[in-house]
Amino acid sequence: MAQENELNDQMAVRLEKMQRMQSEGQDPFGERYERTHTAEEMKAAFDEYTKEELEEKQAKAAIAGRIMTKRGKGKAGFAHIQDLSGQIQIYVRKDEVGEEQYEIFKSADIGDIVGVGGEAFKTNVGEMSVKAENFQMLSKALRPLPDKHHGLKDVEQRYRQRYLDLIMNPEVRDTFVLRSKILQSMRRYLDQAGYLEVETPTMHTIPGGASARPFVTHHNALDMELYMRIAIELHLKRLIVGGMEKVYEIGRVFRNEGISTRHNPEFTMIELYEAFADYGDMMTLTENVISHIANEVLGETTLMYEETEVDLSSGWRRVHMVDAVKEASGVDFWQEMSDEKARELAKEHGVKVEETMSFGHVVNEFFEHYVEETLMQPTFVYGHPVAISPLAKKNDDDPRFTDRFELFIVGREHANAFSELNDPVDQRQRFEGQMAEREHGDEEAHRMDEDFLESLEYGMPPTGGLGIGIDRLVMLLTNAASIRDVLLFPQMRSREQGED
RNA sequence: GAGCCAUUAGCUCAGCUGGCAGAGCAUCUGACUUUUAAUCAGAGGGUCGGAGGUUCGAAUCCUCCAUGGCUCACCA
Repeated sequence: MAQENELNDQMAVRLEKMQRMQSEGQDPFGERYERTHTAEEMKAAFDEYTKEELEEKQAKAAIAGRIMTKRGKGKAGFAHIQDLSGQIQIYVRKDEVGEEQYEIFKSADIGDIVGVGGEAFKTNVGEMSVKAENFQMLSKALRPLPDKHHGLKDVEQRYRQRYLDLIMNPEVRDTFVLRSKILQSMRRYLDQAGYLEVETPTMHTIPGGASARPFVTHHNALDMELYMRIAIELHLKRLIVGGMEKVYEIGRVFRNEGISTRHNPEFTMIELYEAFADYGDMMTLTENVISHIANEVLGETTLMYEETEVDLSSGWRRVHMVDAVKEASGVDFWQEMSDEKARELAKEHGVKVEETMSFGHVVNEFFEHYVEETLMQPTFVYGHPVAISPLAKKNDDDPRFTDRFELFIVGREHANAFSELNDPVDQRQRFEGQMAEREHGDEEAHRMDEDFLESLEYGMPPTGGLGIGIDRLVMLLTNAASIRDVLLFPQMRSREQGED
């Protein structure tokens, strides 16, 4: 698109202006500029003074940013300059900046990046502004910006050209600044609690740690297939075997699945493992870390997500999956029953099941059908069936279930954690069970990972593990309806196809 | 993968039962030294997403395609 030679009138004019500057020995793509204030800092520093007090102070300021509006007057003009912090008005007078610089100002376009030094002052209506003593072009924009009032609305263009979205839509900037702060806050919390941040491979020889289809790639020199990781889990547990005790990784995982308002092919997770802990400790940690982040970045633990007021202050509800299902559907899966009986119950209740599903799968289907979407306030659902939890430790009292929980907020899964299965014999059996499911056509069943099993055979301490979907957490905290609104560059179909 | 909706100037959008493609912002020319959706006078700017079809005539109707959005399916 940018390559095509379709210069519209506005681009032609801007290109001409650029060339004119060059022919006059001015650089339209200037150099480093030392600013003294951001827009926000100027307001913070001087807004408290009256127009008259400011005149007396003769305070100097140098700001830099993008021209967002411009109001010309024959020998003087105003413009708003935008930097990350916001906008500040400048006032440029020919008699202050001189002929040459005034010409630059006059021919400057909306979208150009400029540096302005001068005196802080207030206009007659009291707007904080900079009266220019010098005006420099720092970067000529060759393309026009979207409409200054209506901004950029076209959703496709907002995602494909996120930079325009960031320039034009302040709430988009706010969202991504907040995302960064959420990650900072999370790291700070964990670092202070003594966890080590680590990095493990994103390219795996065996994609493990989750039920999902992987992306496949190929390493030329080794001539082997590699898979983009679908989870971080198995490498981090190897580190627990290695004695690293408290580790976490915040990183991208990749799943070769459909795209929706809640799914992007690559997304960010934190996974965390703590030796000598269990899933109960992980519940406490989850509650603490999320309410801490909310407090730190939002300043409070209650928030609005769409129509729902969500209370993240501690004391989150904890409910066993079987109890939650019983409460919502009347079906009691505490009773011993065969897989057939479970599937029959499902059919009676209109819950979709396949013939290969076991008791545990059916319980999970019931949960998803009856309960999941109703859990608006933070709720720990624990005790997942073994069949759907091949990496979690079995519960001592009822080995049909595991010491696992998922956290649900606004009807969505936000975290998943368990007491890690550290019995290598049991783990091998679980993998074998998964292999059987693979053979029955479940492409997403876990694969046997001998290398991981070997590590367990050296002994892994009892360990609590936790995974939190960062994107969904950011969605919650920024009230974003779509995961695309919290990803700077969501996955899009390639534009460069069509005719060939 | 299925259904529904959208695609018109750089941006935001009108365009009715088929009859000369429009507005605001932006751009260009001119005026204007405290404006702020600056104002005033004038001007230019279009492959109506693409390809077919129906028709005397298509932005408008039909078919196919592309891209996007939403919902569903998939994703434990």
